[in-house]
Amino acid sequence: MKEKRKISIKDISKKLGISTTTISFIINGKAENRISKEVIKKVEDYIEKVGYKPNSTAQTLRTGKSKTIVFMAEDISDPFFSAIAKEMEEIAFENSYKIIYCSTENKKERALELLTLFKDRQVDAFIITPPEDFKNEMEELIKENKQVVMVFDRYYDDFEHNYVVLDNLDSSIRATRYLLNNGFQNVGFVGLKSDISTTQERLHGYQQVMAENAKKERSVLVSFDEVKTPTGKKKIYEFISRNPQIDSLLFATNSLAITGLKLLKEMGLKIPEDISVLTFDDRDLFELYSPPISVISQPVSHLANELIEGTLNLLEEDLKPNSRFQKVLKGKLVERTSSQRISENNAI
Amino acid sequence: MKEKRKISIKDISKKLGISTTTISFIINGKAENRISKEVIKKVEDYIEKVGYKPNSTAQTLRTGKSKTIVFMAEDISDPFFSAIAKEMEEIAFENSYKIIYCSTENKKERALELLTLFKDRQVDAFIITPPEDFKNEMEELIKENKQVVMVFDRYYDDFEHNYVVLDNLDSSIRATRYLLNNGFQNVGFVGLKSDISTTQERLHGYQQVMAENAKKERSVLVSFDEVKTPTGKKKIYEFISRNPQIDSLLFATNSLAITGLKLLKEMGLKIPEDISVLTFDDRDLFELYSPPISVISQPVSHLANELIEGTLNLLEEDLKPNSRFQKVLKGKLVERTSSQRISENNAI
DNA sequence: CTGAAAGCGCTTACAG
DNA sequence: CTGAAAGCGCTTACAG
Repeated sequence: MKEKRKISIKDISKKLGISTTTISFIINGKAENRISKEVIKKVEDYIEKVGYKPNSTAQTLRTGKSKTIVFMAEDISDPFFSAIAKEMEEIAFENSYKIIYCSTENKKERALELLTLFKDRQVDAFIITPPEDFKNEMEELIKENKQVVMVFDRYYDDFEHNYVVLDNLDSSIRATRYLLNNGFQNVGFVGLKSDISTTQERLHGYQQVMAENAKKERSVLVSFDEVKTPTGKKKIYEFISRNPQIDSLLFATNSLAITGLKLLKEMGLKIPEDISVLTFDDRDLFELYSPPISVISQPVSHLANELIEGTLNLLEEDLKPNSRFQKVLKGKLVERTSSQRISENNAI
Repeated sequence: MKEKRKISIKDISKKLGISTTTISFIINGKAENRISKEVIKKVEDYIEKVGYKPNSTAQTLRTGKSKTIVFMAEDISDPFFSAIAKEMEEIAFENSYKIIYCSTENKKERALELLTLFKDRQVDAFIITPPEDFKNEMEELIKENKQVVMVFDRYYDDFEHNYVVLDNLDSSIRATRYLLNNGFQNVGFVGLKSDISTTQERLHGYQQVMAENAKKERSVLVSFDEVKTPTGKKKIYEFISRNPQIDSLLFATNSLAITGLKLLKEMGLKIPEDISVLTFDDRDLFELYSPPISVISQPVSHLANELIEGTLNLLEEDLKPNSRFQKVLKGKLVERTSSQRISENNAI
């Protein structure tokens, strides 16, 4: 078991008196109908015995394929993205791919830096959650067609590309209808100030349903960097104060909801008696909250599987750069107490 | 900007009529006192102009250094580990190192698989959270001395190695004393059934303080795989039922606390009136919970910085394999409502 | 101060 | 069915 120096294909060649060409063919499964069974057996047995593993760096240098995928998430410490990352990791390893993670923080400059860093480092594929205002860069990257590029969590209308996303429009429509059906008359929307498709669709779904039902639309948009800050909280506070009619709040992201929940608590508003709450993206916090918070949950496993398997497939196909992989998955409405209608005379 | 094929050092050599040797020296900052200023300037200008970046795979093959660090976490989707990962990532990138993450799930077999996978792939350093019963493997890995090995979140007494950990004994002692000082007479401990130092110290700190104060020690140990299951919850339930005197619970991990919190809610026990609660490891959930849960929080940023900077330093030193990097950081007790003594006649 | 050449460990077109 | 040889893009001991 203890190896002085790593054994190489040349060592095997010398030891067995078989050319490196032949050995390489056998290792790479290209021996069929080319190499005699005896030789194959001999080589395989020896490899097995000494536990030889090809040097992947040399393979990369020679073939240009690194078996590496970069997952550029919005924020790898966000529970949603880290759950996705973990599921992908396992399948990638099974297929002998490595994944390198990084976070854009939803910042264009950071995403650009990261892209530059990895473009020069023989990476086979990118799975990217592009930040705000990054369309041109994405389009260029995809046009270059040097690596497989998979876009996650958002997508673009203007050009062809691979993507895996939630059906955010549909989810938002269902969420809003559900609140209306529960008897809430004045649903307010707390969203992100962003041109990303995800955010846009969540807003539009809400607007569409409100319009259909001849209800007044009321929304506040907070910028990404403000969500977890006092400024963000203040914006939501002012929104609620300005619109005292609001009896229900639809949050577009779980971070917004957390800020919102803190605020409602501070304001002494009771959920769902004074104001009902529904948010996108489940977290264990929401189930344990008092009262438990209703959510639209994303199918994390399914998303992760589509992402990594789609990427792996595109990597295999290799020569058909035009094949497109586009998946739109449905969200799941999880009803909990926070969005329930409490009858007026239900007090203790 | 648009490159047909990647430019190589040989291309530059031809173009400029300067040998690849000289160019390589210049690129690697080994030109000082060797190469004339004019040549250096000429090469640097040209590199700047064409945006040449050395092929890192070739460098790795030649030098044996890959500028890659593997972070083998217990579970990369756990908020604690993903927060650590994110902070390390940034510093690593700044130093042109890549990080590959993976999760052991606290399973020996999985850790072994992962180790085998990466040992054969020219990785410069491992940052590892070793699972249960993995001491021999860790000792062997460290003895081999092929890569820098940094142990995180736990450590071993029996052999020398680099590590970064929380002072779990001290934290547990302070936590238990704090509960006792708050007037809770019968503190129970909910821990993990594990031989990992972290778990052991948390238990021992509790036991030590209880003994010092001539209090009866009462604890239940749940195995890692059971924590999030009904079996785990049942174990805690039986523990509480068997020990009705318990007026305070110290949880050894945040997962245990979450299971415990669900249980206490189901049992209709009021926190802190019926039973007070304190747990290791903060999560945003705990602050928002009703009532807010007191915690011993780990200094995540500090831990991450020590980890990555320690690793990077060891990587630089390179030739002094015996230098040891050992950091033990203090936890912070964050008092919130869940551990407060409520005076008997405080009811509304 | 500078360069020719070997070699890291593979893969693959080519020849037989 | 099998092998000699070139080459991926670097770095570095050696020579001058």
